[in-house]
Amino acid sequence: MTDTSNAVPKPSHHRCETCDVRHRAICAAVDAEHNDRLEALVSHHDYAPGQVIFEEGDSAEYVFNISQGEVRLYKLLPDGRRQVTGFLIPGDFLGLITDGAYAYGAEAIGPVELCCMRLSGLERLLSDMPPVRERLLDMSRDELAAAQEQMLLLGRKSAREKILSFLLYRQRHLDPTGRDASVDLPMSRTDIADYLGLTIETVSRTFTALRDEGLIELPNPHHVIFPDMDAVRDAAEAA
Amino acid sequence: MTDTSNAVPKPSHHRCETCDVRHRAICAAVDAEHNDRLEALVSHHDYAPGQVIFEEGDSAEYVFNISQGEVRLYKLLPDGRRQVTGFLIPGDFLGLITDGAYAYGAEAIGPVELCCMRLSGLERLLSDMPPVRERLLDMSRDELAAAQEQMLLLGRKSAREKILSFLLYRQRHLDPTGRDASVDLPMSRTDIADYLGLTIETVSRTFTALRDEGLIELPNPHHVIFPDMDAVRDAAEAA
DNA sequence: TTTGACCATTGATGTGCGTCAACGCGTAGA
DNA sequence: TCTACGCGTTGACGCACATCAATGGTCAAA
Repeated sequence: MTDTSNAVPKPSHHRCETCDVRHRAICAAVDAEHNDRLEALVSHHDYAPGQVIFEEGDSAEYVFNISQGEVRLYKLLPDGRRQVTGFLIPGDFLGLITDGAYAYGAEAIGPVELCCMRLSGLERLLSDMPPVRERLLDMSRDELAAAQEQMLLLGRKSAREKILSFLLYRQRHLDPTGRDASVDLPMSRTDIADYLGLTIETVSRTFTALRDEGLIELPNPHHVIFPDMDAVRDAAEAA
Repeated sequence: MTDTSNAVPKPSHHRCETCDVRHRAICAAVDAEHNDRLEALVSHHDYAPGQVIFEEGDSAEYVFNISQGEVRLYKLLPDGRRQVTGFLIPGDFLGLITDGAYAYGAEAIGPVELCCMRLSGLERLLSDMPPVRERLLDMSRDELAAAQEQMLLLGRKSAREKILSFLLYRQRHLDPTGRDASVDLPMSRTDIADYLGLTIETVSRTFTALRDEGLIELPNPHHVIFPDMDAVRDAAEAA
């Protein structure tokens, strides 16, 4: 939210077939024999914590896949009020475009590495490899379902329910196996507040209350441990 | 929200090439020579006001396009709280599916006519006519942008701003030419409240306040007239 | 014509969360 | 080492909106 200088991607010698996030990204739809085509189109670029990737309304030349780190998406009102519309993790697609411009702003939360692709390159990919469009459609279907879940949260849940839902969603999302009963929160309290439609004070107070009740442990503000996952799940939907 | 009996589509002799909503629906991507293929796949069905089209979690067999009338989409919490995630108008696509089940519930607001298509039929359409998938991707891109706009509304706007934004959005959406400075509201106050994350009382009071200020006229609860569109636009973003 | 259900409106009152303010901690730079 | 800034936390207080309750209008069924 601070650093304003964004930058142009530079070429790289990335090997797509060994890419960590390939299976989650649109690249999963590119078969082995087209790998070189894919590699010719992409380049990688690093972003510093807080760095702006693009702003809402910027004319869109690139789309991105996240290789490393987390990104926040947000929309702003003229007076500065902000709504964070999502936190993206490695493998997520970045760059929703309406009328040639980005539909939201995007910033690096911590250090971020992006896999960048010119829009023209993506279009070639889509016309040459139809499964990629299918993949993109599947991914936007998931995104849409998540967006509606978030509307339910924003419109109808209490502060306590919002925080609990957020923590549980992250837990499931970051560790689908459900093995690890803890969650990292690399983003600031302000980011969480703007994501859940709350203030930082309410977020902080709610974390404290949940800790005092023994529902969560807070070794530090950016790490949450669940002593009893089931209790948390009950609390999330009960009240 | 009341009538629970939903029904199975029955065949019809609809002519797709003269369909009113064709240009807005996925059908726009089907060229003239494939029209008969399309017609063989679809059937039409009528729904009464309040009738359930499908519920969240129902196993999905059909997808729909709206031919006539308006539809509300919603998600429910276990205790009955409801979030309306969207109002759909003729031409809109209906039937977001995750894991084989509908991701939201859908109900007719007034009398509704749907153009129904078996999921298997849609899949054939997608594989035989690639532009249809492209069309679907474009439509879900727009839907995603709208969803994010709605998150901004739900998370960060006041009751007054919510109502004004809602009215302006409907005005633009229903009459893109902007000629008609009025809006029909076929849905109930409860629907509006559940869409904007408010209560019916707050919705009603806000309408009354806007009327008393002269920003809107309310000949009846389901019709709004804007004496001065610009004043409304100013009020919507100012406060 | 009456009855009753449903819906929108309005008023009185309550409260969850926002606002304002102070403080403590950790880190970076002088 | 000292200072200053960013960030999270905590407390006191206020308000926008929710809740509870009552009224009137409309429409369909009796």
